[in-house]
Amino acid sequence: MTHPVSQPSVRVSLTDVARRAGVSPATVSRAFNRPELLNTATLERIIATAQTLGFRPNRLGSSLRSGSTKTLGLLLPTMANPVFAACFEGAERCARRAGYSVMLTTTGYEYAREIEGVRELIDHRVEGLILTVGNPGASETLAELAGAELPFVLAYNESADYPFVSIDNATAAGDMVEHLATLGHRHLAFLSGPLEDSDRAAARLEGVYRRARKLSLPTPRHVAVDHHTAADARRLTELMGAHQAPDAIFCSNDLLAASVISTLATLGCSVPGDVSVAGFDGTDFASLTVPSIASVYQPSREIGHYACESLLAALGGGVPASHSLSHRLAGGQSLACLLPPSSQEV
Amino acid sequence: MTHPVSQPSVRVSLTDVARRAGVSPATVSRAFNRPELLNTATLERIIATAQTLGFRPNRLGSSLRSGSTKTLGLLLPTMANPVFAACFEGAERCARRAGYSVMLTTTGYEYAREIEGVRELIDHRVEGLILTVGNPGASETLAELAGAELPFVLAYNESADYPFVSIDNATAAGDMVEHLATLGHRHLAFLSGPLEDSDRAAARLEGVYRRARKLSLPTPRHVAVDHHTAADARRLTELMGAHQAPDAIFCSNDLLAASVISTLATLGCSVPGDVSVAGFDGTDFASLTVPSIASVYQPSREIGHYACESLLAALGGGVPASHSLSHRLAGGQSLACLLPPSSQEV
DNA sequence: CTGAAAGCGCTAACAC
DNA sequence: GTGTTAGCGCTTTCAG
Repeated sequence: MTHPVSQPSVRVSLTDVARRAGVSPATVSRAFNRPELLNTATLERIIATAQTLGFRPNRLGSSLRSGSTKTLGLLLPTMANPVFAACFEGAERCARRAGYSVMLTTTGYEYAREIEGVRELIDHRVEGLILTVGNPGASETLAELAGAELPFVLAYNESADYPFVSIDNATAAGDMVEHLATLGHRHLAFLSGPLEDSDRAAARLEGVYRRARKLSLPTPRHVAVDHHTAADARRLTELMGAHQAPDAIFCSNDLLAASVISTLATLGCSVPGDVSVAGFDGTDFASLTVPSIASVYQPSREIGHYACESLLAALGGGVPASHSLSHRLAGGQSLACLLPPSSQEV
Repeated sequence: MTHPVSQPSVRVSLTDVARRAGVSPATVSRAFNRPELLNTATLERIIATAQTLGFRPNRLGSSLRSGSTKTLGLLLPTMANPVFAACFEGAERCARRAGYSVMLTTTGYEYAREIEGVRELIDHRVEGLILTVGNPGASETLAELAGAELPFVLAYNESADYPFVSIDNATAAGDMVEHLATLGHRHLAFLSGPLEDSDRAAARLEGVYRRARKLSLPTPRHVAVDHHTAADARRLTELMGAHQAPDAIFCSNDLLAASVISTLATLGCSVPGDVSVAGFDGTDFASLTVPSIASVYQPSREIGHYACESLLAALGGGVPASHSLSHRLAGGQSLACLLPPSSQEV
């Protein structure tokens, strides 16, 4: 495998290498940062010495002096949602390829942790930030960031004021509504967590209303539950027992949809037999459940990737570019077709 | 390189605050780190000035001088597996509470990235490391770490040589075998990714063999597929078409189990009607699928939490403590009961 | 091509 | 209680 790469048990500094190699610290520094400036022989001697001593440059010293940490900050709601996990992986890969490290912080959808997290990332002197906030319009964090001249890109959030990478949530949700309508559903319910925690959910709901109106469907019913990713048996019972029970429940994310399906089962309500259920995100696991969950796919990995790319491009100065990525409907067996075999019969 | 002077002028340093408050830099430093040493009036004046100027201590300077970064490193295979995502969240929460930041790196189960990642974390001067490696016995990374006197704890990996936090994988897998046997299954197959990438899968397989032997079951068949979390239709066809098809397929993780169930469906094979399928990890989504997946629950969040706690405790010096956490069977409808009604007395 | 000197922002000794 | 003095490890002029 690799070579007897000595043990860096004692912290070896650049100066140690310099002394041992009989050159000045500056030369050792150049050996690692601008090797082309050095005499080949000197360079090789230094590299060899460094190797023997097990020297690894201390990034703290380097960053402090040069003013560059080569580190990006990433602030996301939670890794428990595969959507954000994928986003992280997309961003991490992109960053690493460009020689950047990533510092990740999660907020658990809490505004306080959002602020705290960003401050900490700033303290670590990250050179740029990728973040998903509850509501970009209401977040002072963003204003602060903008003021601090620290480049940042929103991921998932759509914003009129700040650069972002996301899909068009309203249209995407509208497309699902239209699909449901095409299958004969008329009475829709949209289920989400607290809207104030997630502008995505709010945008999707807006898209649901708009498209329903456009298609002359009855106004969809909105149900907000406490948790973004867990159904609430009581609320579901209520919903299904209403005078006009919905024939489709559109959930603001796949985790919620899965939870709904399973909760409905305990209520003796089968999907899609008794009611259709749709999700949002198009996560892998949604297609693996039985019934598989019809959903709106959004390219999370790409969102992370483009956010990072856009950020990196802006590091030289300037504002990161926004990207609007495209969504698509992801089929699934959680939807019933309510149209008669040949709709002419009706 | 050709840049105007208009740098982040917003950057306020401790010295600026000192000047503005009419005290020495040391006093400002004390105001933030040992406030109890200061005269209340001075302290308040400094805090106020800092506030006005928008001062935030630069951790690079502080870390460089004090030798402490207050940062922990976390190296995990992938965030796409909810198991590791949960572990991350457990560790992050614990670290943050203790005033530590976390730097996360993923390896994608690749040994090269494992080495590279650890080196980078070291370069960032993390004070300790939590990591999941392919095989602790074969990883020089760990020897290097031990040599570097950098405290670390393995998560998920069991090891005779290094501190770790995990469940007893062999016993856990054995327990599932016993459960399957109790339900009347005799012909088992164990499905996993490449064993050399994951000592967990290897330990589980070992446990399967051992318990099967103990229970006098026919020797289980082992099938290794290329990817840790995706089934392979060809291999499954082969397996199910064998002279003696298994009556239960035990998968080394839940993602794989879900993938198997869904792939089997496309092959016209129903679960648990035609064959039982079990998973491992006891992830949330396994209980949300239909059929829900019987699995072996392991407390991932706690693994992250205890690994972090153990690491923090060892930061003063000494070796982190190992923890063996307990697993439990998680029921699910993916298992058939093959016993005739009369003999169901167990 | 290489070296000397001067800090980046902060804190730990040591004074007073 | 507070100031002074030295650097932590590194890079960056500026000489030569």
